[in-house]
Amino acid sequence: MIVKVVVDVPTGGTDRLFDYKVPVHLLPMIEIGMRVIVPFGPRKVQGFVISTSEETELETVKEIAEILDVTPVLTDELLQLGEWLTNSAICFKITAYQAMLPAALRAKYKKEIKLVDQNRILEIPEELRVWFEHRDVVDWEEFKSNHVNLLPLIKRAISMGVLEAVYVVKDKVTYKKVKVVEPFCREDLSNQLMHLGNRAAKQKEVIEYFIKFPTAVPITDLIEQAETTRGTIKALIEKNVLVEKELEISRDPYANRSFKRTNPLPLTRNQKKVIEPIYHTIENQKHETFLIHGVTGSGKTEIYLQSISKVIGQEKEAIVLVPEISLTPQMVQRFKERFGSLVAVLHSGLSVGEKYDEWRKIHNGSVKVVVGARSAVFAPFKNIGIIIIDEEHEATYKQEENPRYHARDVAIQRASYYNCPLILGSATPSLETYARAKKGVYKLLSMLERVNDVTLPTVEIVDMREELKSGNRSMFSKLLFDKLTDRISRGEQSVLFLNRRGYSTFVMCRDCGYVAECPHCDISLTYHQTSRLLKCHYCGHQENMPKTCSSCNSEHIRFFGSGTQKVEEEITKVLPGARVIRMDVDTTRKKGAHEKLLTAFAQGKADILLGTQMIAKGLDFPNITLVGVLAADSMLHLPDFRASERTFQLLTQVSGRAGRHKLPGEVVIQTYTPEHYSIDLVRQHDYIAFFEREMSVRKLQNYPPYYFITIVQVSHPEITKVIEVTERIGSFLRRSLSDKAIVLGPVASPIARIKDRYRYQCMIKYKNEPTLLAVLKEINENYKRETQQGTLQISIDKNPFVLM
DNA sequence: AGCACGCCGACT
DNA sequence: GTCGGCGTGCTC
Repeated sequence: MIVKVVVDVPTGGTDRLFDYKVPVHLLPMIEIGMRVIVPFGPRKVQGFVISTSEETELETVKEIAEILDVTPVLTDELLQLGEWLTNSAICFKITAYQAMLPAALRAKYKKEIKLVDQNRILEIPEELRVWFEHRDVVDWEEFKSNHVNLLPLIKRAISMGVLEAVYVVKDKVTYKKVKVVEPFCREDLSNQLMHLGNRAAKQKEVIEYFIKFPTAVPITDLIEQAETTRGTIKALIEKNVLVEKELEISRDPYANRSFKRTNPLPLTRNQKKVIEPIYHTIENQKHETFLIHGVTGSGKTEIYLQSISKVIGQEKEAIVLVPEISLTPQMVQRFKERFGSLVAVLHSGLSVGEKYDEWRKIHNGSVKVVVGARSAVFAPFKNIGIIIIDEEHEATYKQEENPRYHARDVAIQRASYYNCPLILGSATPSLETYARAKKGVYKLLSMLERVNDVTLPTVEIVDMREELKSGNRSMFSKLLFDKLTDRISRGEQSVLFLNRRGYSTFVMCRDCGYVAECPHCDISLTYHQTSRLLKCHYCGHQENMPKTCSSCNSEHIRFFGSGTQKVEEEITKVLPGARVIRMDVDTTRKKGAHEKLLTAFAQGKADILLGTQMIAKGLDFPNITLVGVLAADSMLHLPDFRASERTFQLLTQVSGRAGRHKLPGEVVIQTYTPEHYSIDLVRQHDYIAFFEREMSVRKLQNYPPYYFITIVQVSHPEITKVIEVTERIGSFLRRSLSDKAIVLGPVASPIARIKDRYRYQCMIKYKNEPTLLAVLKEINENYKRETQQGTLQISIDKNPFVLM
């Protein structure tokens, strides 16, 4: 039998199927969708079996070396999905398949140099002998880094046949093991009990425990449950009453937490109206995409939960995507509470091993629901009954590296394969999605009231220019300051939002206007107070804060703009005694830090929660009655056509944190452009008006949803090279596409240099361009040689989300 | 990716 | 005349 294999070599030249014979002893095991190890050129690589065949056109075909899986890791559906992904994201096949699997299933490669025969050690050059005196295998990387000059000698020894290059493919998979004990013979336990002497009271207790629970139990649990000690257990093992074994277990990241089970809540009339059509498609096994446009606090989650219950009742599975779980622990909690151990959780905070274990639970069918971030859309279920994408508009659903897919598109693909509903939920849908819903491509379901008649918070907008005029130079307006003071005295909590981490946004010389910039990127450096360093948020470069201006030597070098660190400092100055929790990338880097900070806030250990983007989502604390946005325009003026949309979405979302329960909420938004519609319409809670307004802007500028866009970005350490290549690509695009397509550029990317690489781009705006895929593939093909060498990079992004 | 093959310049 | 630079092409 012949198998066709995609090999783990992500280049243009190898982006196809290779034929391999299956040796007789592997014939009974091999299946489509399994990982295999195959010889490829001089080495061995991992690959995926895509299809089988009885014959091959080739004369010489090698045999597969090993099968890595017992059951296929990719189902037929996922293999098909991978093919679709290859085209829609313009990536290599291998890249598409690997994106679907947890990192633990990706192979690791190692090259070793082996001494063929210890007796022939004298045949290798003298300088090399020390390495092989006490061992016959040497790690190539280790050797190479120590002795560059000896490489030719190694080569010669290999060609002489004394040494041999060995390529090892290692499966990264690790299973967590735990030591367990179980009775040697269950039936014999009571017999053993009688034979023990009276002095062995402790041992008797353990045996009695096993009579009650005669299954294997981890030693640590046994000590706790039977109130015994290691010594006692050991004695019983020596007497052959118990046996010790190693058992493979799943690492359960939520193991130490218990979840109180909840029952479905009674639905409000509006919720019933919304869930009705969803139930309908579930019952009729129809594919349909729904957009639930529901204001914050309107009870979308309960809709999700009850739809999933229905699906589980049909013996089917559910995928729930959330923007970033570590940011929304409350969401996970609600799923765990409702479905208990039927839920697997996949998010970036888990270790490689933990992710793999969660993946395995999905793969072997022991869970029915997965709640996860973007990549969970590839969960290897075999009978999906519903897919839900919460906060549908979030940028995290778009992967910004290859394969550059949008989870929403993948979800549509999978849901239509399984004839099941896809639900998109958001208080502020992306324009693309809402436009499709209005056109009837998606079915629109609206929930424009909060449950239990909780009113939406009142939003007040403060013009910071007026504040300045009236002599207030602090970062808090009078209104916000008064309200903050008021909350503290009443014992209620506030949330302060600022979209900038660090201390100051930039450092400038007051005499000459010099701004400290990253030497590797075209971006200004941010001062971090705690470390007293200037940091680049793009490449991680850091340097000491200069005492004098490096351009004119003046001492008048100052901080401008405020980051979260500076706000924190300011609060302690103007509101002494206020307890503040700051949440940004810098305070939440450590594992579990997120939850810790949020728990502390929930327990009332702080009056003010100050943070960046990450506090905008999912927080639901009854005691928050005030939300303050310090600088609403910070994202408004970014060079991105979605800047207004993002501002509106973010402000609406942050506002939604206030007054979600009994206490009414208030929001104060500080801005320098109060008249801008994306700020003003937040005050009125009017998404529809915002949609109409923004749509007219997009129409005028030929942007999505009226046009699709694709960006071809070129980067290289030399600016002349970048410009030259981008120009050639630009004219090629103009030449190849229809005259209805608009090709813009080449222009420098908004951040023209990152990590010492210059970046230029062309933007294509189009409505219907059937040849686009072929044209883009041709670009890749043309520059294959140079991109493979690594100096030139061409990235093609269909439907980019962040234009930076 | 990794490696072999092969064609030009600077050495014994 | 040979050694070795890295451009080019191939891997079932």
